[in-house]
Amino acid sequence: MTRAEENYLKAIYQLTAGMNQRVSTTALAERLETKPSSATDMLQKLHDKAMVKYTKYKGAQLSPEGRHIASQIVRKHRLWEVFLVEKLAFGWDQVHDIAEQLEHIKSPDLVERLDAFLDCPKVDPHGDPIPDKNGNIEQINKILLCDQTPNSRSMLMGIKDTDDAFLKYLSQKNIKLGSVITVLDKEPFDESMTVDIDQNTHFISKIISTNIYVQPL
Amino acid sequence: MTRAEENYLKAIYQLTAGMNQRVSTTALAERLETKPSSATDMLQKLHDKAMVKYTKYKGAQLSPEGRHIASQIVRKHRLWEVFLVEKLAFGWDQVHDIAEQLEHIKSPDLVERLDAFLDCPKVDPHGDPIPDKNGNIEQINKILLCDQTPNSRSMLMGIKDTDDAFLKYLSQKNIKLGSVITVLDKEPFDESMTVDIDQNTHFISKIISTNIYVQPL
DNA sequence: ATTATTTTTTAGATAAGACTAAAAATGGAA
DNA sequence: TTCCATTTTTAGTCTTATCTAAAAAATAAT
Ligand SMILES: [Mn+2]
Ligand SMILES: [Mn+2]
Ligand SMILES: [Mn+2]
Ligand SMILES: [Mn+2]
Repeated sequence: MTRAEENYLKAIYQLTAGMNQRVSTTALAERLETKPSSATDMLQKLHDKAMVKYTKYKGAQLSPEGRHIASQIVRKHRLWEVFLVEKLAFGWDQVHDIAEQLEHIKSPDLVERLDAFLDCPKVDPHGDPIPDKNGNIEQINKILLCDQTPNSRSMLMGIKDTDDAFLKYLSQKNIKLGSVITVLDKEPFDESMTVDIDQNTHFISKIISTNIYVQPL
Repeated sequence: MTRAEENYLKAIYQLTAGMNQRVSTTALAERLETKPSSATDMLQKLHDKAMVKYTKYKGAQLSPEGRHIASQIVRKHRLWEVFLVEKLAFGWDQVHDIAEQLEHIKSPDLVERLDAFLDCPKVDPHGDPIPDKNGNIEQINKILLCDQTPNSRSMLMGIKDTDDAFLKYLSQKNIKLGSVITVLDKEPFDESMTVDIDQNTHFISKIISTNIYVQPL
């Protein structure tokens, strides 16, 4: 698998959230910031390699083999993110681009040793689950903060839009994985919220609360 | 810098042992297991990028910029080797190929954090010095074991030929960096040695003793 | 059912990096 | 100096991964 091939497999995997749906050429090209014609080329190649099932004009879906490879790229990406944050003290807004490179390092042994070194983490620094070596994911039950009602208490379990600026915004306000959130008030008009997060009061717009996953306590 | 460009710069750097000598196209091609014609192409490109001074038919030498970049690739390679051995418990015969990939990860911040995480090591698992961020190397005074005389005591400081099989041979006999070696006897005929290494007696051929660096005690 | 619009594929071009085969330069021997 | 063997470069081809522009298919709108 070349680096480009791996990136395509991962993109299909992420676009379908690990499910076995089909992905259109355009969607794939957009995600990879490339052109649809390039995606078509690659899908044909991946089809020949039996990594995807590709039907002209109908998009592509991962084969079992392709899905497994994709899951292992995601596994590596997230394990490396844990390493960078836990061991090298990077902020959660600084690790994505580096993990984007590290995920392509080839050595099955390395992945398993890294996993052990990190005490087999189940989620990455953004709360995203880490697939195991068979590609299985332990799904945790999480909902969006915007769907919480006043007086509810919940714990921050993940970030939906892991844009660097958003992550930086959160950590600057000391909001992090595990933070305990109590919804104090919800404005019906614009669905903005007043919330208590770890004993601090914050005013949160709808766009913020739509990008935070929580687990009700 | 592409991966290929970095590999060429590193190869020139290593072939001249960090000195500023010229390297021939053939020597370079051999080191990189490629063809001289490919090396010529790359040298012309690196010359255009001012990374080497290349004169047709006369070989190439690193520019200050090229030498600095090369030193940082070597720095990364050796830091990652330390990480793999010290933190992930790899054997010293298992890390080269993985470091060969990791050395191309681009993130200045990462290198410095990794260095700190490892307590700023000065040598890699094979005893080779790690350049600092300016490319400076702390030279340690080491000689070959084959040049030691009977009754001398010395400490193992490095391996010359870091071939995997040789490394495995050594660790299997529990010979490692820091081992204390006393030369008991030296056979004039084939220059083989009887040595005591960490309280164990070993018979060592000339080819072995020529590939072990020691520091007299 | 025809058009029109959007999506997708093909055709052809480009750049990096490697290769083979052939030409040119170099350095040593006669 | 002249010839020869070796080294090095050039010329042309190949693969991977991209792009643009044009053709074809699918979808949506009359
Ligand atoms: Mn990421
Ligand atoms: Mn992540
Ligand atoms: Mn190495
Ligand atoms: Mn080494």
